[in-house]
Amino acid sequence: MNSTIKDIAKLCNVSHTTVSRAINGSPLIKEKTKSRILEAAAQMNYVPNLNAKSLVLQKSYNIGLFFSTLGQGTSSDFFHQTVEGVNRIIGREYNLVVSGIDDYSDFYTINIKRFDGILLISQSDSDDPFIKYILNEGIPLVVLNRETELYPVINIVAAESMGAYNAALYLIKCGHRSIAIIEGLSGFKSSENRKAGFFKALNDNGIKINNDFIVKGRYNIESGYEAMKQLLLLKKRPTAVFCSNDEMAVGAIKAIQDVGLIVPRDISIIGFDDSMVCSYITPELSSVRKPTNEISTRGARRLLSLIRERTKQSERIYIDTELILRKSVSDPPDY
Amino acid sequence: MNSTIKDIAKLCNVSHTTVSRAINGSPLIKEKTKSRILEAAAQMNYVPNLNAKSLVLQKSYNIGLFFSTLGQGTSSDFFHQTVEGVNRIIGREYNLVVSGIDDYSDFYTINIKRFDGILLISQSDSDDPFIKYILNEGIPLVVLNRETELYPVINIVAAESMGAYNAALYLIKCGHRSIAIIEGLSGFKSSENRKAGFFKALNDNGIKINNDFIVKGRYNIESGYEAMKQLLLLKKRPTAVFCSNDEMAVGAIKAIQDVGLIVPRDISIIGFDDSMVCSYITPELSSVRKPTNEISTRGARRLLSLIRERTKQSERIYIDTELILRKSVSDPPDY
DNA sequence: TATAATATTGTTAACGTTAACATTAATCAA
DNA sequence: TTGATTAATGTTAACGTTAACAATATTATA
Repeated sequence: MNSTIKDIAKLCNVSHTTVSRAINGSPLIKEKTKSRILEAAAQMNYVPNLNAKSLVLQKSYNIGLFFSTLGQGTSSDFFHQTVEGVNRIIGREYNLVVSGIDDYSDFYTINIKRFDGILLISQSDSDDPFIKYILNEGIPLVVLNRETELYPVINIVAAESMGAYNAALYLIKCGHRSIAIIEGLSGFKSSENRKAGFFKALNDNGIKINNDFIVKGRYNIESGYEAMKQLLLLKKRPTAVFCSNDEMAVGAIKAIQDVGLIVPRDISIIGFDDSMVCSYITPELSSVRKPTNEISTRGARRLLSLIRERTKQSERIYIDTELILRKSVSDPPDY
Repeated sequence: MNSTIKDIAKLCNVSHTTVSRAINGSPLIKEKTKSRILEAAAQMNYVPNLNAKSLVLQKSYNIGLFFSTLGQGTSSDFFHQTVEGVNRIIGREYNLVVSGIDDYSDFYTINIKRFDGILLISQSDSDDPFIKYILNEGIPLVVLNRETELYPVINIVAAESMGAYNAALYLIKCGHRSIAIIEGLSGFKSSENRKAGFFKALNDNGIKINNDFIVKGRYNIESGYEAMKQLLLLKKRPTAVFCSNDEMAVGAIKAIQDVGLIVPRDISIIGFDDSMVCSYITPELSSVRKPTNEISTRGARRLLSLIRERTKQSERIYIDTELILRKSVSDPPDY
């Protein structure tokens, strides 16, 4: 039903190869024939059959956007921003195929014939087997969001440690000296990085860290709530709490309000990610903006260039975070 | 580099057609040869070349998940839930290609060879040209989220009007008689439907609607804030406000708190969508749960069956909403 | 003008699969 | 046994494109 280059060839009295040349802008064709053919093609509403091109060119016109998981664990804001950003960059030349690694029990259907390139939004070390597989298949790969030492991968991540450092520094500058941390999910690189930055800031300023002030969380609201409850039970409470992500900050705020205290009057809270909720909740939550958008767009651009050039080298790019001040931090009560 | 059916054929001393039959479970093959071939295939890590299959079978193994837009206007929660739900249903047989209609200046690259089926999450009437195009191309199509009269489309939507009805009814049952509405973006079907349900409930209960109590919003926080400000200026204020979505409800709550009043003590608020924020903000927001997950999974299932069966008929399915009660509604102050 | 060089076009095969049809092997009925 | 069925396998073409190579026009050079 749809026209092919052979139909056009017949109509124009040329060979189908000549038509192919005209359509692909080959220099091996007379300008006049070319325009004649192009005109006919337009007339016939010719659209190239990508499946045929795929077969002969070994190209799928698909770019895979893989997340560790599409379900629990991936925040909606993050997911949305990432897909939107990547989609914006890759445009119409490629299909954007979205998928979760945890959907796969084995990877054997993933190969260079099915994906021209893959963008992995990695949340945890358990993605490493996937990364190794992709590398082994020779599929151009860019890993975002989590540092990986595997070779050779292009790796774009947020300067999370620095972000946490700045958040802690800010609390210190506000006069806080009793500062607690609610950690992220253990095993996650982001948890480690954020914790490290936080500690460095305290160290650099000669602030001793009370062991009671280090509480583990799991990156979700409930764990933030529980962790804060624990902190509230202490004889000597912190005057400020660094929460390793916004969700836990939300839980922490609820816990504080539940015992009749007020944020930030009694306790200051600072979060991480600068997710949508920050401006929604009361008080509006100060947070470290994670440059999700920059990471995804730069990642997409880098993947595109990688597909074009196919170099084999590792590369790591850090993108700065930014401290967004709202209303959840104030001078400490006894300052 | 990768093995093909011809390689396997050579190894097994059979024709490549026989190999194809073995792999596709054809009955036209001796059980013994079949297992012999399958074994060899496994040994050689054979993976069928989808591009070749696509070409001969006229099948792309792609399912398109189109949104009106991936950018401003599509809420993150909604987007995430939808992609997750659809992905869960379609599994690994198809690639899930995510895209925004507004990415396309023309549709001519969209054809049956590139998409085996399309799921459209429609937000507005301006998607109709797209729907018509897809229908005309003969691509199996399921339209979710918005009612469309175009023929023949499978159409799965939330019973939004009913949801709004129940929300309003609940306010009435709580004793409210001065009830206002902040409308959604004009031109959107959802705005109309929610408004209609709201009005019906008031009518059915003999409650007159003050004209001042009908305020237009634009489905975002700011518009909710402004609309509420307007209501607060009235001499006789409403005791409850139905907000056509949660975001506007959030804005409304802020506006109320800004003038020193308390939700729900002074004014009750109810939202629509039951988005994530509902449990995050203070007070926790009562809302009408929109069955996003059911819609997306049913839609995906229906599309799968449509691809298999290819019937040509319109069909509309309504999925019930559910009133989720939290803490933003109470008896009216003067009740 | 003849000839070499170059520009343009055509022929054929290939990508990896399925499917229509042809052939051969195995089984059955008389 | 033998011819007729049926079961199993093989041959060939096709899907729509690009690419290597061959062939033919055209132009430049002597």
